[in-house]
Amino acid sequence: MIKAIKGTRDILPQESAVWNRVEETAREILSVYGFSEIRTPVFESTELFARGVGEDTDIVAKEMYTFDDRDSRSLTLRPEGTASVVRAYLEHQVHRDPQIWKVYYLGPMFRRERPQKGRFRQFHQLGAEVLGSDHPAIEAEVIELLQLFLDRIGVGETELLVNSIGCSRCRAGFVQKLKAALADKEDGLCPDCRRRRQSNPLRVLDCKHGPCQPVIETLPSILDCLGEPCRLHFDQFLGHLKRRDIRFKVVPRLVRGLDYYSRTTFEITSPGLGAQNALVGGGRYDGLAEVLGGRPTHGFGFALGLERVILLCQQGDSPPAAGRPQLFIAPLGEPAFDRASLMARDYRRQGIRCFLDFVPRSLKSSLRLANKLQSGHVLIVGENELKTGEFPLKRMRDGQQILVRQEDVVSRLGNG
RNA sequence: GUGAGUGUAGCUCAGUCGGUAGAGCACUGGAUUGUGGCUCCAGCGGUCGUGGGUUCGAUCCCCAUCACUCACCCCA
Repeated sequence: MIKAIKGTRDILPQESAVWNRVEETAREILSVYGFSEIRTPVFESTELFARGVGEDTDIVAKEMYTFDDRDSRSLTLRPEGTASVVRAYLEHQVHRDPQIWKVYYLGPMFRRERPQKGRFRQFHQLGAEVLGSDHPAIEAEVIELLQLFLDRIGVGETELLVNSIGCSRCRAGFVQKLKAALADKEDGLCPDCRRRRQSNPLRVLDCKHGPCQPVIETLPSILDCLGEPCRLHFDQFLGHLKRRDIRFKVVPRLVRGLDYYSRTTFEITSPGLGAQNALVGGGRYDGLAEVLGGRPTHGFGFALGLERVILLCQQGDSPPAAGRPQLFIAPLGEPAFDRASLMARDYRRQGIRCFLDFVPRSLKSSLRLANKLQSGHVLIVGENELKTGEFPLKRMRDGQQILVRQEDVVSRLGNG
């Protein structure tokens, strides 16, 4: 039997009801905050991600679904959304627009990782980006929006982690200091970290290996190495958070995995998720547009893992029952079925959720089914009724039954 | 890419110290010739993941393989 491939899955009707609820809530809140939807292609030129995300990142180095098109151009299924949004901004010369650009996207991303709890090869992200502003308040406002969203869909306890990794100039200085500090610390480090000392010293800070921790404690903090403008920016950002009563934790070792980040970075985690506990990741990426060959453009945004958020929703209350019929039509015999089909067409045109089965059933079995589907009413269409033109309409809640003519059925349904 | 755990009915799982399997739920029908939910009765449903080995005999033991799950790594 052919099965869905590893790391992909079906979202069946019961679950899609939850997805719809979450997505609707997101669209509503994003719209209130002035964001419009953007839909970019799910595949792009490989170069976009290689340059935009960074050649040295795990994503580009070993997780992308890359293939040659028939004209042997290299294409890649998008592993994240930000690079595409910035590409679109540049391609359509949006900078000519005097306002800042606030867009959101929602859709599948692809990374070839080993699946585990909360991690898939095709997964879904909700992302939002603000292009054209370097104001620290917009950063706080985006986080405020996120908290409202997470609160409204009910994911329970979360923690906001923030940091600043400075601009490229601060970071260059810091990396030097870091390398110096790590030079004589070889013994206390795991093999991975030893390698990273030279290739990507920032990652050492992010190592979760127990034995490495004592060494990491002694390393300089990036926050002490920020230049004056970056220091000020970060302080203002934190001030805007405080003003909004948003609780946060400054984590100097929070180094995000994508190369394009600068200054503010943040992450929202949940204790209810297992090892993959990041619900949202984001930050500022002021250098990205230039890396992609465009004019210098400020950018700030986040990506939120929908699977992870939905995992948390389902731990709470059960999802709402999807589309229960308002009217279940139970035909008895073939002539009655033909008539019932036309009645169903009539009622559906009036917007009534009608259920009409195609397999012949006894009345008892029809009622059982109607009950299982939680139908509001059952309309019995039998041979006697065809003659008299009056049909028993049964209210399932209390079993009360009345005789009505075809055209009076809808007005008798009430809101049951 | 690495490690560990698990694969038995549609679902959740028992079980056989090696003699070709069972429960609950679900499903179908009956108790009520055209009236649901509760209850009772009956029925349907399994190449015991796949391939090989040991054995008179393997779902059980051994090997391989695949799938799923969790963790490492990394991230949403």
